[in-house]
Amino acid sequence: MSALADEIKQSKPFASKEEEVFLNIQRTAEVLGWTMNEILKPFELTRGQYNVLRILRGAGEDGIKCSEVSERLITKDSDITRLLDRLENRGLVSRERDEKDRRIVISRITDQGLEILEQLDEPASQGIKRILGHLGEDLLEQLNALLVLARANVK
Amino acid sequence: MSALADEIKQSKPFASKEEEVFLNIQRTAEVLGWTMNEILKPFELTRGQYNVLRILRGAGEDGIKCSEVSERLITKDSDITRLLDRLENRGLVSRERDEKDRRIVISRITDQGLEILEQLDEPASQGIKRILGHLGEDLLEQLNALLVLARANVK
DNA sequence: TGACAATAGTCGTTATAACGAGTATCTTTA
DNA sequence: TAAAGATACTCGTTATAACGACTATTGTCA
Repeated sequence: MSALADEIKQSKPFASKEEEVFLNIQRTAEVLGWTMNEILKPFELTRGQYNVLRILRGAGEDGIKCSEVSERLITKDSDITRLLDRLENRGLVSRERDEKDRRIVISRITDQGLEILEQLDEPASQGIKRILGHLGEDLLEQLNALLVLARANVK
Repeated sequence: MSALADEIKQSKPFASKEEEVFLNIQRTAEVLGWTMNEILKPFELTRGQYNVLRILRGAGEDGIKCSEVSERLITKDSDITRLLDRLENRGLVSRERDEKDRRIVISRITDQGLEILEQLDEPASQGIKRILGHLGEDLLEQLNALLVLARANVK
């Protein structure tokens, strides 16, 4: 029995190797995500919120449009609106309407938001290295290449 | 710039190769998941519901405990309870208390549930082959091995 | 310019994910 | 056998994901 089949207690073999890979990717993403959840928990941030804060930090003083955030995260605008709502309520993000195009809302990370991210930089980096570091440079590179290839037929 | 960095419009290089792989896995799982969502949409099933139905089909006449379902899917019991509620309301699952141990609730897939799964077997199988088939036997095998290795340090 | 489309964001809804509290039913043990 | 603990599930809550409807603003073009 394959390692994955054993892990999910599936005695029946997979219908195809493709299906095994598919389930394997889902499972791996889920399991690795837990580690990040653990790291974020003390800061009361979800993974989505953390990702948005990092995007806002990258955008700097200029801030960024709501729609651009959702574009980078591949999520709906509507979800980003509400995610930003919560970050704004916690004082980690500020928002204001663009003067030139009043449809646009510009979001910026606040000093308080930057502070949290700075506190997270090391633990996050270390945590990820702790769970994936054992693969080593070569296998990480192989895995990256295969994953990019794996979704080449989708997006 | 790497393919992933380009995809998420991240000009800043990744802090580490581990981090790139981590984000890459999350992204790939998400993108591949969309395909399955599309296949399930006409049947008004979520991926979680589909997975549970397949587990119930695998369990056969004997049915299966709620806690065993959550064990296989690695989710909380509480979430499975509510997921089963909805499947039961739609007539795809039946539930009854175990006579011997009245704490236990046994769930079984109904004929109607089996019917839906049968209608889905081909499209699901074909859909996954369509998005991952281009990798070929060898790369699929490599990817499987690397993914199992990738989460070896976590669970 | 005035109708119409496109863009940017908000709000509503259902189902999940993750956390935790609570209830009923066995099991163990003093 | 009564009390304590373990087990199996249910219910409550907040934040997401995915869908869609809606408002406000800007752009296009006949």
